[in-house]
Amino acid sequence: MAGRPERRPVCLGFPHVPPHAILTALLEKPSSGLELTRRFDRSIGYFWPATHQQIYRELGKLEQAGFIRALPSAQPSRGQKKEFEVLPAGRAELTAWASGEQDTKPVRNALVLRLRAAAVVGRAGLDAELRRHLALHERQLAQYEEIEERDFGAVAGPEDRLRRLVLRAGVGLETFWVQWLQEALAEVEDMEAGGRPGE
Amino acid sequence: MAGRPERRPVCLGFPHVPPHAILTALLEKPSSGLELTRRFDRSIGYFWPATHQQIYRELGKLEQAGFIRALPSAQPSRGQKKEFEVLPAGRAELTAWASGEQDTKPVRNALVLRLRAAAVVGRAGLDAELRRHLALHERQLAQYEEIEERDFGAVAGPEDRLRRLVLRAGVGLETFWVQWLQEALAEVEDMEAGGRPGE
DNA sequence: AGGAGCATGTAATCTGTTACATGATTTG
DNA sequence: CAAATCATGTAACAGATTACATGCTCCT
Repeated sequence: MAGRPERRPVCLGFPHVPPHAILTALLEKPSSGLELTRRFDRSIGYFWPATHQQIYRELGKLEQAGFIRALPSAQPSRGQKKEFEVLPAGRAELTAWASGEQDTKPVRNALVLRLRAAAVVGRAGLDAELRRHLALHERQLAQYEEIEERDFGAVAGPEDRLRRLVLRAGVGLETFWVQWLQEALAEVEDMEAGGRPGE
Repeated sequence: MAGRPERRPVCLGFPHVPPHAILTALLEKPSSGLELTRRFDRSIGYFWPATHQQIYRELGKLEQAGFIRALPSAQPSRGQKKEFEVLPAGRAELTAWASGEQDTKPVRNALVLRLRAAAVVGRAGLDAELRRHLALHERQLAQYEEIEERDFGAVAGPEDRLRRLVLRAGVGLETFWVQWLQEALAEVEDMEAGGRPGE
């Protein structure tokens, strides 16, 4: 009966994550959109990937909200590089966000789903797909370990220790997947060889 | 110059994942929308969560595509239970999907991001948040292990072996997070205690 | 001058989420 | 019968992805 209640605009507090990833990156170093994109492809992007389209969109919102501003040096023309820096309000926003709770986004993994599908419609090509993923994760793991060796040889201040923890998460995750894929491959190959009863 | 080329409708091949998760679940056992929702909350949903709204939407699309149909027994009235079963075309679609490659969705993890933010705006409340996540992952791990013990005591046919591999992935993932969080907590506590130079 | 590539940006679409709406069934 | 609950759905929106469009710079 009562008319639909007003729908509050959620944009004020920035409850979602991407803008905070960008604020963090900009506090580490003022950058343009493409520079951010490239830095996301390395470090931060391993745990929160973003394309340049997303980044430009968020930069626009952050600028409009007064959290960042374009460095005066850069012209605002189309193909011109435009660098941003964080304003005090932006730092405050990031601090507020970091003082709250971060919910874990549910995992979505199509390969695992395919295993379940294979239990119903058959395992054709399953071993090849497992091997493909194994190679991918081994490559990613090698890349993480190379970064760790290069950037974190000797432990330094708290900032670096925290950043190293992030990298350790990447190493641990990839290590897990490599192990699990090897286990899965062995199991599937054993099935193909007619290992146990049941088929 | 040249007018925009026709945009192909992507709906024919169902290139995305959710419908295939539903087809798998329906092949295991014909179900209604809410039953599917509950089964997703257990098993499959651990690696591809879906709310009942998503499931109803996908059920509608799958029915329209001729991949599933409502069991004739059920009335098509509003609050009435409506059970679906997979048609041959649906099984073929799932088989085709399972014979292809499954891309890994990029991980999105806000907690790790927060660690990086903490390196820039300070670590206030970080240990509490780490502890909170540790408790969550410990609980999830315990739940997985309980399921494993209950449902997979003795190994049976290939179907169960595959499903067990899925569960092993869950166990391994949670185990990793528990370990990493413990490592991170120790590191952060050491920093608070003024462990090393740099602050 | 012309072309390659850099840099910023727009448009359309799809997936997932949140909030709400409505019909049926059970239970006090 | 009224309230609680089960079950199916609708609407609106936010986040992410893909494809495309446009301006600038540098190099030959």
